[in-house]
Amino acid sequence: MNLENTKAQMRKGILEFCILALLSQKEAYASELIQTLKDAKLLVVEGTIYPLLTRLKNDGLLSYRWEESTSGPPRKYYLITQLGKDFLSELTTTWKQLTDSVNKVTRG
Amino acid sequence: MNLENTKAQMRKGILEFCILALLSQKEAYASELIQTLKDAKLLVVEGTIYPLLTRLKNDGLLSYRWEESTSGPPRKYYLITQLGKDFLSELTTTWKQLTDSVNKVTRG
DNA sequence: AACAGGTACTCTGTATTGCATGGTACTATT
DNA sequence: AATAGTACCATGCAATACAGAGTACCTGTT
Repeated sequence: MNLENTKAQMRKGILEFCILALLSQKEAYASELIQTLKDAKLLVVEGTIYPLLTRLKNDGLLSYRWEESTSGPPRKYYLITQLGKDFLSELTTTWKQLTDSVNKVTRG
Repeated sequence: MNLENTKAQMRKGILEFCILALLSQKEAYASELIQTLKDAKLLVVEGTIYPLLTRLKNDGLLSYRWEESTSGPPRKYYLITQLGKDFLSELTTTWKQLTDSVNKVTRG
């Protein structure tokens, strides 16, 4: 039993929610999202976020456009779609219910 | 992209926490835990909880004792160990940090 | 123009876990 | 003895976070 492992498991399914929420506020590219999540103490690495973004895009929740950068290779800016906004709305409800339930159970 | 699937993913890693928390309040057997979690709207089924309890026991976080029942087969009552209490304490901190971080990110 | 360093994106394989499903065993009731 | 209810257990699958290795582009220095 490993605390780090359990932490990782707790994060499962939450990243989708966080990324949709961030992109609903403003468009961003992957490295930018990683930095934002790190600042919020939600550890994420490249190998996690790139497949996730691709998955969300393939499911129609996100779209993207290329943009040139003055300090490196071009960036893939991701935008949330209407479908993504609808899904985010449901996830928000789900998250609230989940935290309520957990807090109820764990506070005895 | 499936909401039910995402919900299931969000639940990952949280069950450990809930079960340790419940057992820190009082000992219980599997079916009893399932009912408690269902009442709190945290869906759990047998196929999920039995392997989890076994895992927690094998890791030394739980122990158990058999007790006869007047209305069916004997029950395996699980108890939290000192190691389990220590782990629960860390999980509590982890859960707080996680919800704080998610709420910060998703409320923009 | 060749090279180094930084930035950005991609792919593969692994470990873990929630869950569906089916099965075993014990008790009480009919 | 047959059925229904309760409790426990085992197997296999699907999904995902992550490590690690790799590709490609740009800028600045030599």
